Amino acid sequence: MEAVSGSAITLAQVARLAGVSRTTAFRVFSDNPAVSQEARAAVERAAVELGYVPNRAAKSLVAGRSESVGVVIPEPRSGLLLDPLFPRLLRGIGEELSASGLQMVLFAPQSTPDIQRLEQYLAGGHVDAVILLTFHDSDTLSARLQARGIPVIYGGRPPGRSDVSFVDVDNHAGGLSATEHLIAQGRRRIAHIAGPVHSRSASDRAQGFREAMWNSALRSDLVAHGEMDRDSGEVAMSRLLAESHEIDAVFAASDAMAAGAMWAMQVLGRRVPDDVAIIGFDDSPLATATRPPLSSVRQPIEDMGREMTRLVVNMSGARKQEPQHMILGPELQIRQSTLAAAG
Amino acid sequence: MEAVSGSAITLAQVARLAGVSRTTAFRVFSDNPAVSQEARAAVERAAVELGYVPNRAAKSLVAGRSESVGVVIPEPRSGLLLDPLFPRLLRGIGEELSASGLQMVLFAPQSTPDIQRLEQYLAGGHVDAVILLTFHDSDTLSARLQARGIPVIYGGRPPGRSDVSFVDVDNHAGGLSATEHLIAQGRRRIAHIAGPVHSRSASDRAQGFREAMWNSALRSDLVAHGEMDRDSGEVAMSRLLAESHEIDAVFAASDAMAAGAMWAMQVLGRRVPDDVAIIGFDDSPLATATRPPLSSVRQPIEDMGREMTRLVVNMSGARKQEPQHMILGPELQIRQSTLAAAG
DNA sequence: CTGAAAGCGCTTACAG
DNA sequence: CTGAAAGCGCTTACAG
Repeated sequence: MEAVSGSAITLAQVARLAGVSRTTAFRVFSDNPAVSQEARAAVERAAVELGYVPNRAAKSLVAGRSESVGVVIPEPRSGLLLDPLFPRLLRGIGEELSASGLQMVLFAPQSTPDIQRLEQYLAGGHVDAVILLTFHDSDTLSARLQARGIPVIYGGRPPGRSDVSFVDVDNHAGGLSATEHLIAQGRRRIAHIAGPVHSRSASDRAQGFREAMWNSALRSDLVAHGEMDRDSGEVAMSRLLAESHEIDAVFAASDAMAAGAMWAMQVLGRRVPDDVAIIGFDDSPLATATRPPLSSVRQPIEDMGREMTRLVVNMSGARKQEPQHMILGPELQIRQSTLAAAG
Repeated sequence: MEAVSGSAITLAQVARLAGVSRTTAFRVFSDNPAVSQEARAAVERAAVELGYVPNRAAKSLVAGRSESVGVVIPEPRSGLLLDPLFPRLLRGIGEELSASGLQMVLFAPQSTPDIQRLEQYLAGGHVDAVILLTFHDSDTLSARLQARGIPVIYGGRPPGRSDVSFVDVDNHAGGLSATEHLIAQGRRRIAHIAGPVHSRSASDRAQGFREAMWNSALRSDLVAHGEMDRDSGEVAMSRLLAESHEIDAVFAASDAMAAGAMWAMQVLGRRVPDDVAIIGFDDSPLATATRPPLSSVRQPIEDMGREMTRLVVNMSGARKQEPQHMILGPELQIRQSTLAAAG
C-alpha cells in the first residue's frame, strides 16, 4: 500500500491506473453489478494501491445530503456533560444512527460566536438532520435550520415552544407512580423533596406526587425544594424532619437529593427503610451506591435517544414537517430503600 | 424573511435576484472590496430575502479543506465521558478552535462498524485535522488518516507508539512533587496508593513517588494498588494501615482513591491531617468536597486541550509531518489535608 | 457492459 | 468594478 502523504487520491486517478473510465470505476464503488470481472478487479487493485478514499464533500454536493446527523450537546462548562444520564442518551442515539448507516456528528458550542458558526455549518448542508440536547440560545438555531428544511428534534420539552418536535420523559407519571409505590407500601406521611420551581420537569414530578396523595386522600403539604444535587437534598431533608417527626417516606426528585436526604436521616438517627422509606428519580449509578440501595424512577434514556433519532431521520425523508411529539413512560426500579414495612 | 422550506438557496439564485453575476455576488460574501455600493446592497438584500446560507460541501470541495477539526472521544459506554476532567479538556480544545475560527466536530464511535464509517468520513475530506482522545482500536484510524495527509494528534501518550504526535501531562513530575511536598511537611513514613500496574500514567506517578523517597533516603515499600475509584482506595488504605501503623502520609494516584482512603482512615480513627496527611491527583471537584479539603496534583487539562489543538492545526498547515510531542507540567494545589504538622 | 458529457454549488484565475 | 468560463471530485442520465 503506497500512500502519498498530503495528496488526496481521486476517482479519476484510480480509473486511469485501472485503464477504465471514471464512470466504470464509480460503478465498482457503488456496487453496481453491471461491471465486468476484469474491470472490477483492475479498479479494486488500483484503489488499494493508491489508497483511494472517496471525497465525501463531493458526494454530499451531488447527493444533496450528507448521510450524517448533527447532535448539539450542552457546552462543557455546564455540568450537563457530567450527568450520568448523558452517556446513556448518546449511546441510544448512536445505536440508532449506526443501525441506519448514518454518521453521528457532535457539536458543543461554548459561546455566541460558536453558535453562529455552528448555525452556518449545520445550515450549510453538512448534516441531514439535527438533534438538539440543549436549549441554550438555540431558538434561533432551531428556527433557521427548519427554515432551511433541515429537520430538528429536541431532547426534552423546550420551554415555551409547542411548534417544535421533541421526545420527553413523562415526569408526571414518574412522580405519580413513585408516590403510589410508597403508599402501597403502607406509608402515609410522605414528604417530597422537589427540584427548582422554575424547572418544568421538576414541577411535573411534584404534580405527580400531589395527585397520588390526593387520590389516596393523604395530605401533600410536606414539600421542600432543592437544587437537584446531593447537598441541597441533605438540607431539605433536615428541614422536613424538623417540620414533622412523623414522616415515614420521602420521594426525592433526583437520586442525588435522595442520597443527601439519606445522609441527613442517618445523622438524625432515622433508619432507612425501617423508619423512613425513600425513593429517588433517574436511576443513576448513585442509586446502587447508597446503603441501602435506593429505589428510583428509571428514565428510559436510551429509548429516548433512539426515538429521537428515529423521528428526526424519518422527518428528513418526509416532505411535510408536522411537529412530532413523543412522551416516554418511566419505570420503577424497586430496591431496599422502600421495601421494609412501615413502623 | 421568506424561508422556503426544504429548498437550499444557491449563490446563483441570490445573484439572479440581485441582478448581478455569481462572481459579483460571491465577492460580496467573501468581503472582497472590489464591489460597488449598489451591487453590494442588492446582493445583501437578496440574500436576506431568500435566506441564503452558503453550501459548505461545495466550499470544502473547491477549497480542498473544511475549516473544521475532528475530535474523536471515547465511546459513551466507557466511563471516560463522565470523568470530570473531560469537560475541561473539551473546553480547552473548543476555546482554541474558536479562536482560530475553526469548527469543532466531535465523534463518539461505539462499535467496529462505527469506527470504519468514521474512518471513511474523516479520511473523506470532512475535517482538516483530527484530535484523538481515545486509543480504542484507533491505530488503524490514525495510520489511515496520516496516509491521507490529515494530521492527527493524541491526548495522552498512545501505548507503544512513538511515531505519532501527542500532548501529555508529566505524571512522573506530578508524583515526584506530590511526594516531595509531603516530605517537606515533615512526613517520613509515606505510603502510596497506586493505580493499575498496566497503566502507563499510573506507573509514572508511582515512579515519581519512589524517586522522591529515594532522594530523601526514605523507604518506599508501602505501596498498594487500586483501580483509581473511590472503593478501591478505601480497600487499599485499610490494607496499608493493617500493614503499618506508623504511616503519617499518603500519596494517592487519584482524588477518588484519596477520598476512599480518607473514609477508611476515619473508620479506623486516624485523623487527617493530624495523624496522616494525604494528597490526591487530578484536582477534580472531589478534592474540594472532602473534609478536610484535599491537596491534589492539578493536571493542566485546559492547557492540554489548547496545546493539542494548536499543534495539530499548525501541522495541517505544514508540509512535512514530524511527530510532535509536548509534555505539560502539573501544579500542586495545596489544601488542608496536608497542612498540619506531623504528630 | 462501457464511457462521454453535464451538473451539484462554490471559487478562482482571466479578461475586460 | 464586473462577468464568462473553467474546475473542485463525484454522480447521474443518456447513448451506445
